[in-house]
Amino acid sequence: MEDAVDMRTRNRQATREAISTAALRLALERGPEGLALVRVRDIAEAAGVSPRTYNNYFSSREEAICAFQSDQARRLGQALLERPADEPLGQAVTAAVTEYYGTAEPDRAGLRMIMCTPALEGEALKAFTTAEGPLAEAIAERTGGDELFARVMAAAVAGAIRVAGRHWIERDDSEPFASILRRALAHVTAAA
Amino acid sequence: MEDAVDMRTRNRQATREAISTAALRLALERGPEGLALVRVRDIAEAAGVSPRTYNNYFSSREEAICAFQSDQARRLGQALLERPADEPLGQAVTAAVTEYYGTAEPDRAGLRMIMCTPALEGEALKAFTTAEGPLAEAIAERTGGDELFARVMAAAVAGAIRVAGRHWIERDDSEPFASILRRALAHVTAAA
DNA sequence: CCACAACTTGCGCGCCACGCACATAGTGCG
DNA sequence: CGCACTATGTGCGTGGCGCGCAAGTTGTGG
Repeated sequence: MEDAVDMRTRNRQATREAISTAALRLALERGPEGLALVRVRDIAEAAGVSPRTYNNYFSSREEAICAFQSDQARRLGQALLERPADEPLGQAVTAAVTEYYGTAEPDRAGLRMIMCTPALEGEALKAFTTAEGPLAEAIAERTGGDELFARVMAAAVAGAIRVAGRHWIERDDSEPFASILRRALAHVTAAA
Repeated sequence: MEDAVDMRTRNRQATREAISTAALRLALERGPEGLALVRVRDIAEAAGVSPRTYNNYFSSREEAICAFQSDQARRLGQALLERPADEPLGQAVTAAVTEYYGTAEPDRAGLRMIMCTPALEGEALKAFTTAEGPLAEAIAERTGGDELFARVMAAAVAGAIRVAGRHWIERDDSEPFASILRRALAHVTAAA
């Protein structure tokens, strides 16, 4: 049989990831202070592409740096959508979330970078908000037609994940991220 | 007694507002499509200052355009903080919010501009998030020391306001914004 | 009245996003 | 297999932007 995906798209995803990981790595090296020193040509060079190509994938350094977070949020939304439809909302949300963060802790340095660097704040919020669309869809499937309620809940869940992340990187105690996340989610799913 | 505020800061606030108002007005004229055509020099000229001065107040066009929304969020947070401490949380939130949006409807065109223009998405989210800090503080005052809960609730409330705004600008039925907002808030304050 | 501080402005530099045109490589069809 | 076709990488040029720097200007306080 032919490849699951053709070579074009495989290469495309590969370069995209190469660029974003290079961008994040460089940002971490320079630190939040010296983020302005992460030049586009550095990212491109580190990813092995031309600066012009970098710009075909991302239209700003911030976007490239936060791409991983954004993709993760997108996958989280998908995961919730693929849960059995008869599962109660709170359970489904917790399960879908734990599926990601339960097994492996997120990258602490990376998360701290994108959440504590003012220049990245906008992109970081965009990334976390990415999950709201699918989330709202999945919630609407379970609770019926109240669109407003679904969106409010989706925003609350996404906000809870974001706040949990912030707490996790601020406190240095060893409470695992999944634990904080569960507590945060419990506060919002109580309304469901 | 001396002036409540000295001339320096009065002028400063005046120019800041002149710039942001001019920026929003121009953005509305050009429309979401032609936002790229709103050049810095246009904003500066419309505000009666030099381009360099514009840049002393805002470090991007997006920031200038969304400044009003951002300021409003800041004031909302303050309003909640100044509510009587013995008022129940849900009531206080609703009251503080109604104090703003109950009397006068927000500017529909302006809100639609900053919420439906992709290039402004990041700044818009930053603006709405601005209220979370004061909100969390006010909530923590009422519910005791659970920092995580306070922040989660604050994010949920801010998210509810944002979602309500989105609903309001999407539907053209004549349900007033305050009404939608109350319904949205009811869904999250139920958890309090 | 005067020294000081805050603010504005012009200038210049480096960087960046992006349109355009061309080269190259993967793909599908006869 | 060979040949059009299309998607993608890249170089170049352009317009614009953010900001540091160094005057010039205008409140402010002693």
